[in-house]
Amino acid sequence: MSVLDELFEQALSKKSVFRDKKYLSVDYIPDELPHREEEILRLANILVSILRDSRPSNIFEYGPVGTGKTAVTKLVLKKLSEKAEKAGIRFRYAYINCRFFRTNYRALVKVAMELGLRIPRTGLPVDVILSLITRKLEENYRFLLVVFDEIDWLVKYSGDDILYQFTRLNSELNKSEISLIGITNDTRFREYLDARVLSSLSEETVVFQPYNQEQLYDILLQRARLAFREGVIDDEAIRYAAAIAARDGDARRAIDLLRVAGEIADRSGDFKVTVDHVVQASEEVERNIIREIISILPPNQQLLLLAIAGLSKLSRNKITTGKVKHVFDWILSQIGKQPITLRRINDYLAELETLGIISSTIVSFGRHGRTRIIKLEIPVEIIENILTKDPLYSELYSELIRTIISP
DNA sequence: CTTCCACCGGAAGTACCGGTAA
DNA sequence: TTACCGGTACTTCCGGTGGAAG
Repeated sequence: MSVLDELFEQALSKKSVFRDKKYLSVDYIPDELPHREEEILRLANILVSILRDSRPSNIFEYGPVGTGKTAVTKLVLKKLSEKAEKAGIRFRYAYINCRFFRTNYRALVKVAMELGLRIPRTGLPVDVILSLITRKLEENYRFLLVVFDEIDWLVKYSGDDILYQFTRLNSELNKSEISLIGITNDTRFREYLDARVLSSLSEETVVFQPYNQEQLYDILLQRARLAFREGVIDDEAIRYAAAIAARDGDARRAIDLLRVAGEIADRSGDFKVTVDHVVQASEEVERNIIREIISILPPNQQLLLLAIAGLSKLSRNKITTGKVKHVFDWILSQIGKQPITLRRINDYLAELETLGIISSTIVSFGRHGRTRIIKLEIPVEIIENILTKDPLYSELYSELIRTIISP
């Protein structure tokens, strides 16, 4: 039997600690969301006007990561559209995660697709799509609700044009009406918005607070009962996972932790999930997040990160933009590429900073100019570990360590 | 007090790509 | 086929700017 066969056979025959892992996945939304009853009611109270044939207010939802904004919204909308359908109200909603649809055009196409229109991913002018949407609306629907999740990504990339268009659209529609929901965890989001858009978007505001430890425990208990087989998970382990995630009140992290702990238990052939597994899981989850972020970076940004890693390894002086540019250009020349302008490198650095990989402060050295001092927020070893998996990067990196002397 | 360094970061422009419609 | 559309990735241009040196 081959190694592969053996692995698969083992998976089939071996008892897993899981009954059904899907209850611990990000996509699963339970019918009951513990400790979000208030928010659910708030939202439902606003949206219920659809059932009374009147347009609900636009809603702005704000709260940190993993506080249930998306789950609450999806849950309420699901129930609402069930009721609306039974009552014969022609209501439709479009859910857009702006992290993945971050240009005006793509967001618009997503709305069109949710309305059942078949639209090419590119090639058409914006106003054509807008008029297709309005026609479809007028013909088929009384209410449209557009949910812009992680709306800050859309606005930062493409401005608030599309939001403005949507808020204005109502005056052009006769038989249909549109409402918007904007969801964000960015505290400073309001600053990016045009005043008109901001005021119309936040007709109603719902704020989500982080979960505390007991609340997280309740959430995990609910999920664990569904996802794990009877008696395989220690209460202790659940409490521990809740405690870790309570540091930032993030329920998504808590649920991830439990799932990974279960996977680790399975892998090591244990029949129970213990605190120990959760401890291991918390390290693994952390590593995976970093690995995921770095590995999907565009090649140029990976190379830039390599340059920063090299610099932080061998110079005890502060890392400045100028030095980074110097080393980065060297790397590019090694692989036969043209140097890249400082302006663009600044953009790279800004992106790495928003991802939390680096941090920086602008410092003035008087006569010696003003520059950014860059600091890695992740241990160099981890970055080396991830990037030097690629033989090309590995070779470049050791060459870099050997040859570059701080300028 | 003025200078001037070494950048910062907004705005606009260029080049190329994959796509549509006629 | 051609004219046009929007996305992506980058460049060019350029008006700032904190604070030690002069």
